[in-house]
Amino acid sequence: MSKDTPANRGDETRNQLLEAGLRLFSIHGYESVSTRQLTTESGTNIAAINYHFGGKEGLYRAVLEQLVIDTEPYFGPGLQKIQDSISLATDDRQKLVPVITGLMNNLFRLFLEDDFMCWRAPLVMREYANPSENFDILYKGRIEPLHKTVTAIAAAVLKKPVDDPECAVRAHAIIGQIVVFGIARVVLWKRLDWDGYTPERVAMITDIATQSVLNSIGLSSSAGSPVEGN
Amino acid sequence: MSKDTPANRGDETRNQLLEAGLRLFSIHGYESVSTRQLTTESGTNIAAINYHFGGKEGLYRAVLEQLVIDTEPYFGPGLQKIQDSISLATDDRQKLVPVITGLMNNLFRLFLEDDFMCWRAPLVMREYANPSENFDILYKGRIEPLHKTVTAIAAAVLKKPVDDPECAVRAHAIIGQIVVFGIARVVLWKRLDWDGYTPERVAMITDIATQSVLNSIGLSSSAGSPVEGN
DNA sequence: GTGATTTAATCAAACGTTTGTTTTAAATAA
DNA sequence: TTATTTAAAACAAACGTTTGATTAAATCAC
Repeated sequence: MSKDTPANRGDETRNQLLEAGLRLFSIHGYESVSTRQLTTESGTNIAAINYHFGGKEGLYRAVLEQLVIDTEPYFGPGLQKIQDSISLATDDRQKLVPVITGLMNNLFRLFLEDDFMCWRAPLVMREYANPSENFDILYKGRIEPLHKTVTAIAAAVLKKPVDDPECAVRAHAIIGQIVVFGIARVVLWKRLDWDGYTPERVAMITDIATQSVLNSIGLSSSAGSPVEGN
Repeated sequence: MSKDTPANRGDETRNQLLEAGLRLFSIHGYESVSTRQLTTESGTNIAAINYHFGGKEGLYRAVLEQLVIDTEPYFGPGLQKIQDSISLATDDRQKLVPVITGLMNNLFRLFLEDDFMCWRAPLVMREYANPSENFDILYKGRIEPLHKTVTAIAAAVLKKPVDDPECAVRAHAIIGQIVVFGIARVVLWKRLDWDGYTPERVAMITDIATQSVLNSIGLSSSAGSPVEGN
């Protein structure tokens, strides 16, 4: 029953197509991937795409849906804990610092480093920047919940109602400070003459970006004053 | 000679192709635009693409090169003025506040509102997020100069050497707070139930994002304290 | 249990269309 | 004329999709 290998042949080719689709769509984008490439690299037959998913777009949609399902453990519980922490920190805004620091650490590790996300993160970034017709799958599944949680953080820190548009805009600016290191990674690599991310570089980025984010909403990192003394 | 209309037939079809290419590539992306679509919407002939640009990719390259040329007046002088201002503000970091505020106002108006940039901005964003083989044209022409200027601002405010990697990372986080409103505009629109940007909404975003950026590097907006009093 | 039947899945081949490019010849300007 | 520029047709290659035969597995009657 609960084996790693699929129950029958059908599920196996289905999963092989989903896996190849995730990787290829992530690297090259939907339009640039051909059905023949998908079947070649997944070791399946050309007709399997239509049989299992009703066509190329059906496969793409299934890839997005599977992504939302598979990433649930990485987001759902964490975001819930943050919402809970906010309720307990109404008196002192500084109590939210570790919450934000923790979120930043998780997101950066997940999006820039984690092997599990190495194809999934770029695909989310791709849809983030150039939404396809199936964008809503990712938006409703992953993006909106994260955005709403960050909005709640901003609202708590700024002491404004969560439905104040400023809070969503603030949240957007915060998220911008995070996703830019994923979306525009090539720009940063060129600027710093890097050939990619390493754990050390991601750690450095995480530290700096966390300071930047905390300061941007008027918080200081738990240690000392904002940015630096002087 | 210096008429608005091109000197001869050749330049006219050339410009028509560049114009249609800019618009179509911007909206749909390189792969999704066909040569027939380009010639139909530009009112030219199929053979003109090969004759004038050597092919579809040559046209795309020419579009990027033309973009860099046409946007020069909007960036070159402004960035130079900022570099000059930095040299004059070594004593007091707060002197850089109006410099940053001015830059933010220009960038937001340009990228979210200006008709001149309505096709150019999305194309830059597209290359920004998913670099093509011709990315270097935009990078060297527009992105790197802007990134270096923002790095210089960060270095001046943080009182660190410009070649300290932290300054480039800080600059990247600052730019992230700006471009996220262009790249991920759809996300913000969905969150706030907007159907697009209006001058009022852009003004609001500009205000909030400018506060966010200033705070992120430890500056306060010229008026009062960071974020709010309390 | 065994053989017959149905269902599900895979396969190679080919479908018609569209892709980017090239060729050919007519039209235009100098 | 002579060199450009345009228009239309034609090119091979690649596209997503469909077909019909075939294989493997599950279901059934007995």
